[in-house]
Amino acid sequence: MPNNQFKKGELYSFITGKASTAIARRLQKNFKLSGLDITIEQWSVLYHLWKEEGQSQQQLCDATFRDKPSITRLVDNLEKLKLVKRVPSKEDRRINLIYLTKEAIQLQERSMEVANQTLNEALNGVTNGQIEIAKEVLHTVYENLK
Amino acid sequence: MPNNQFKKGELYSFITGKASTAIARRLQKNFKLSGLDITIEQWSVLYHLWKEEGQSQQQLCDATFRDKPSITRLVDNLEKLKLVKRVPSKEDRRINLIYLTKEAIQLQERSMEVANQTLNEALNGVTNGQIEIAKEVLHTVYENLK
DNA sequence: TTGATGTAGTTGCATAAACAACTATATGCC
DNA sequence: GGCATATAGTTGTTTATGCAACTACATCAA
Repeated sequence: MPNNQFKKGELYSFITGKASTAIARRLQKNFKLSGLDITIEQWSVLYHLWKEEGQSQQQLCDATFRDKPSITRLVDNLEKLKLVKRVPSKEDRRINLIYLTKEAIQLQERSMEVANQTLNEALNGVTNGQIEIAKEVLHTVYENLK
Repeated sequence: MPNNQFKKGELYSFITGKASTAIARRLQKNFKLSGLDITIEQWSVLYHLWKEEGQSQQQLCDATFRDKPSITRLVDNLEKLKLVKRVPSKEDRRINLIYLTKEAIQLQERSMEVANQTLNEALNGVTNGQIEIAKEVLHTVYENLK
């Protein structure tokens, strides 16, 4: 597929990711309306810890597609909020394993509901078939560039 | 379409916009490799000014889907880089009209080439039909939430 | 004409990202 | 064992975002 030439008008919104910005803003707003006092970036870290606790910061980097300084500071802030704890690994003293506090565990259900609801708002009027194709395209883009 | 329920594994990447993050990073990297010393956010403002100079900051807010403080500061930085100039409107003294400098005009061709090339890297292996559907979905999402 | 309301832009503050440089620890090879 | 190299995490700096509060100017209506 060597020649995907884009007309200018089409190029811009693909590159700037207006849709994902819009989703992020709406999710943040919906968190706030639901009384959830976390940022979407913090939520994205918690999301992976809910799936599996005790991951290293490097594993969180890979999972969230962020660099190491970003995860250092997100974990800093999550620690200040008393949502996670750094626990030094006994096998490898370079590694911090990140564990959830009770408060963080309690956030899971409500925040996942808000996230699901936000996605339904976003995809209102889009068919499941279209969603499948969009997901494939976004996945391919990610694989092409990551 | 009231019931687009998502399986958890699918929810995350849609919300976090990993694909658009990947595109943004690659574009920034490609700018740098081509010796273009601007951020993608600055580029996104210039993009709209290349289409039409002399827009107000508010028009740039609408065009780039950013809030007013973001545009204020992007224009600040573009002015420091001597790529744009604020010109007070004569009809409405609240308004700044933003004009390009010669240097900015010269950036257009090269940067648009880099952007097009980046998008081709991103969409390698994706058919035009899939791209059309993905664009529709992203556009609907944007319209649903903006 | 003046007073209320709306709009354009700026500033302050907290959070986050990208990149480079750094420390500490682990690993692999001689 | 000891040195080179790789890996995990931190810190500093610049740029950008989101929100709230603010100033200046415009508009509309009594």
